[in-house]
Amino acid sequence: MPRRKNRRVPDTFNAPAVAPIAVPDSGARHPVTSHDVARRAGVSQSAVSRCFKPGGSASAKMRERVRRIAEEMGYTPNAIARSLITRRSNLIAVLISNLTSLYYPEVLSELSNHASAHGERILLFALPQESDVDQTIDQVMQYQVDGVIAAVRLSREQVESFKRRNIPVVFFNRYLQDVPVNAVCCDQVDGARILVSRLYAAGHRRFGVIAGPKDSVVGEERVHATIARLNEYGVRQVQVVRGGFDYESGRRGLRELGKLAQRLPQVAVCANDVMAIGCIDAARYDLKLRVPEDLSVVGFDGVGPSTWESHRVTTIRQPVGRMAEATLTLLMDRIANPGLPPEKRILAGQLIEGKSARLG
Amino acid sequence: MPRRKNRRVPDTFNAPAVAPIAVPDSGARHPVTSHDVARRAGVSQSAVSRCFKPGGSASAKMRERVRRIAEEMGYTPNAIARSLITRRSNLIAVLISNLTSLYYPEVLSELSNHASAHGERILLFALPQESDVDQTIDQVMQYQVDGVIAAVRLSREQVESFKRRNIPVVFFNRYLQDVPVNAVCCDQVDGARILVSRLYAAGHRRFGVIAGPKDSVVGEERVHATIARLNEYGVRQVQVVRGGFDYESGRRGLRELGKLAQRLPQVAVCANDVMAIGCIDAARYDLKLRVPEDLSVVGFDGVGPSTWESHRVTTIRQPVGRMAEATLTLLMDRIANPGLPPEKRILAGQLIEGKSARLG
DNA sequence: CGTTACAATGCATGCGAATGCAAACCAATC
DNA sequence: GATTGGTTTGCATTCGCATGCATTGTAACG
Repeated sequence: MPRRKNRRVPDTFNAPAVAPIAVPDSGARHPVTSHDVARRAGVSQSAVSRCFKPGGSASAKMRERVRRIAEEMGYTPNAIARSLITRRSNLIAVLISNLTSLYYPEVLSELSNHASAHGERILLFALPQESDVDQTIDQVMQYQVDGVIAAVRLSREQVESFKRRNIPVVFFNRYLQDVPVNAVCCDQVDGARILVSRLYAAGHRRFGVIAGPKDSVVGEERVHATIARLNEYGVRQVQVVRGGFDYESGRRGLRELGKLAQRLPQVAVCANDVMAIGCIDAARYDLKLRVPEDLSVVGFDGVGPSTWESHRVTTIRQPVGRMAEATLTLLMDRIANPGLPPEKRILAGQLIEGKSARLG
Repeated sequence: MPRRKNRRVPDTFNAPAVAPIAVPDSGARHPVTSHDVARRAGVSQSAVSRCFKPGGSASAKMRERVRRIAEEMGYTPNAIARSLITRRSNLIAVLISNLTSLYYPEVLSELSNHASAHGERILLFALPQESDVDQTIDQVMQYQVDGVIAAVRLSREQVESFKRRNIPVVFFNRYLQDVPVNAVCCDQVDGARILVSRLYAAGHRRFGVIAGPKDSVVGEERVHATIARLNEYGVRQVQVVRGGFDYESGRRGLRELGKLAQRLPQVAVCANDVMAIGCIDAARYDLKLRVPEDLSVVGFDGVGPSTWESHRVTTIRQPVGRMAEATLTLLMDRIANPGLPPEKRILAGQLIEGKSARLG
């Protein structure tokens, strides 16, 4: 008869020991193992294991019988035990930061879809700040994940520590300067160029920029590319203010741009859509300006609310779905074949004309 | 000398075998185990184990030495192996559906924060549709999660199967009719009553409702409570149209309300904020009405964009943070003590007056 | 110094499934 | 019926760590 380990409650809990409650629970306490099934079916444990492995060496008859019995007994293979011996957890760590933004949830959703298509589960690490990453990384290691998708900043050392442990990492929409890493990004430079070109063609000459935090590689790329393109057109004076990628930053940003020069710019290029929305609202409700007649506002990302009738933001939409797909392909390839060299995939964004800017 | 299993690439992969690439990798291939550390430190494996267990029986001197050596060797305890023997994975499954909505990402974010505060990791199951839950549940079982947080519909049978395996489940903002389950919800009934009372007090008499999908328990509660309260006031004629909780549904909803009766209602009660926003936009841009002068619009949830200046939705904000906290407390209690009876916690929402409705 | 009590350590085992190897089985062929 | 080749099956071991138990070390006390 199988021994039954009686679940113990930590002694620190309910110290004034309550009289043991009779749990009105359906019998079947201990989890059913492959041994249990084997015994019941009169076969060996290994046979049971093989019956659950696709392509495992087992006759059709046995396969069917064992599976039926397993079903009856409520047996489910233990993925933890399997991982231990196969050295594959089928777990992918996703490191992500601002779930309260509008962009990342979409990313996460797509990543999740594609991950399960590849037979991988997602171990989520949602960082409140992009700060305490180190502790998190330790957790990631402990769980023997097959790979890591990083949608947050990682330091060189952190990337290095994954490499040492042979855990492939793919960055999402960011990368590391001077270190070859796997990454899938949307082409910010190209997107910025398109926006600026169309804005310039519409006759705009005075540009302001509402940038994101300095430590955002993507945000900085957008800003730099915008300014670079403007310089090509001979526009040298570009006012830049900074914010934190959120609505309030966008709103405050425009007011600050107003204070910076005598006249407001004709265009506000915002480092993302949410800031663009904040900026539009500042224009309308704080400064009583019409958008796009008095001020053109553009953003980046193409998040859901940017299409709302109230704002219809002119923006560069990221192909988040295809980016997620590429991310997983890249990662799964590296998991299957650790020797593959680092690779970046840059996907083009798509201009959404919206109605928050006059384009030429 | 430790044998070294050479990583094998599944034969099904890159069939036209590429010549083995010389991996320019830093040495240290196989993962470092507690045995390795033990040998290096000249102690037993169990000693190493105890040095990493808080409160484990080990002298301060050894603890320090072992930890230092472990650090040097790049040792990280294997959570998978640990889980196998302790029968605690420190994994919590979170079942969630619409990550592209505005509400659930916030929920997920809060759940994640509180989970890590309890030393648990989140295994994320983001369902594209609320459909293929059964396969997902199987995965949840396989990973031996300590508990489940369900922010999706589960059938009676599904709940039952968790119970059979002694995996505690806590529902988030939903529950199961007629079956006692653990759940944390926001008080929809009370919220609806407050909204209606204030709207009625402002003199509104003609009410329309833009409901969510029929299969959403929360959505239906909001609608029923709204109508019930109106009935108490003697308002019997309430037009109801349905949508899918998204922006377009809200927008379409108002237009449909317009067609349903000769006159538009004075109030549109929407089953969530995003629909309220769509409804406001329909009023302004499709029907050229002023909000709230010509039409009062209210929603539920208090998601981020509902506070944007452009909409300032009058709504009942859910205390998502405290709900997440309660969810984890409830769950952790059940994990520690499986005998605890099912429990519901209903937290009150908070009226955000906004400016999308005239209140009395 | 001997005895006791407790802390620190090692040994051996087990968690549940996967897998190399050998044994058993089966069918086809000579 | 014996031989061969292939398929099924079982046995034994392994993955990395935790833990009960026995043993050793250390300190305190009489």
